[in-house]
Amino acid sequence: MGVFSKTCEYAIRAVFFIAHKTASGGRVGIKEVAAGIDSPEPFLAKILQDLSRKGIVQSAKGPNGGFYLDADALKRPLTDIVEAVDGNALFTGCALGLKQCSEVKPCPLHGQFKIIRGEIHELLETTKIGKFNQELILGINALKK
Amino acid sequence: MGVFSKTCEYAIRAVFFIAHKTASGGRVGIKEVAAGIDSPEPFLAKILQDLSRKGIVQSAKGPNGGFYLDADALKRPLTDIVEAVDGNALFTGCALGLKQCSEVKPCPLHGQFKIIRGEIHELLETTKIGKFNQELILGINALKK
DNA sequence: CAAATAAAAGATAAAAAAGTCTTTTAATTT
DNA sequence: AAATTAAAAGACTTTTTTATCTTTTATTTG
Ligand code: FES
Ligand code: FES
Repeated sequence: MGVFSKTCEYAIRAVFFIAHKTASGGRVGIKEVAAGIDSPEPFLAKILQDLSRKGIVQSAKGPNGGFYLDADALKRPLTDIVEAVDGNALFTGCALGLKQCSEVKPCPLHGQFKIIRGEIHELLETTKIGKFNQELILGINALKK
Repeated sequence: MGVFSKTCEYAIRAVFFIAHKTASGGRVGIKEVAAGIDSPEPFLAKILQDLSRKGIVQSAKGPNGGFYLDADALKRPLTDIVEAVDGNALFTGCALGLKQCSEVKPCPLHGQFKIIRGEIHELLETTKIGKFNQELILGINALKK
């Protein structure tokens, strides 16, 4: 089990892919995105529809349609994607699944876990969607295999 | 979605519970463990059977039977439980679900994520099963609600 | 405006995770 | 040895996650 759900992994990879593919304008179709991040196309379609409804990615129908990101979207942090897909359990939930993470009657791991949980949040909050466009274009980073 | 599966959350809480309940000898039955960590009893039974087969907890049948931990078990790190239940994806897997986490063609989050992943591993490796017995007896830490 | 294109929406399907129930096996006590 | 106790094992159900397929809607282009 990873930190994110499979849906969320696809979502982040797809958004990174769309970001770097449309950095200089244009749109990218679902087929190309699915191939680019090695994900099942119909499943990814569902995910992107959801992200589109929530305003995290932009989309256009018809010829030359596809997905893209506006300037604002590129500046959004990854937390926006994660919260949209997986909710905020990762940032606020108890490591051991207690109904309520609290300082008052904490689980044994609370003290140490909240630090790490905070670092995950910090990483996702400071990392903006457009951050890796250059690395992706240069092929330094990968989104599949 | 949390860091651990629900099964793993129950497993860790149950082992902590058994550890502190049997710290001065004796055994504790599945009913009491389930009540003590607020988990569905038959599901927990499955989990403990599995941990018992893998030697992480000890068990005895018959009257006065139940689960307990020997001295060695108390010194084992939490990683043993997590690996037994969830495998090692959390410690070695890619944050974005790439088939292979590697330095050669890493995903965009690799550099930062591997640090956090390492901290999680460090926390679970340095935390021994018997570590919180005292806190649990004193009621400073909780395993339910 | 007709044809073509591409995403949106909706209805299913398959697989995995979580949870339940029943029967069996092993140990203890009388 | 018989009765009792408690975990082990196995079969089964439900829920959630992951994935697929079909139809509809919107947009563009000729
Ligand atoms: S109570 Fe468990 S992490 Fe806070
Ligand atoms: S490649 Fe993604 S975390 Fe290492």
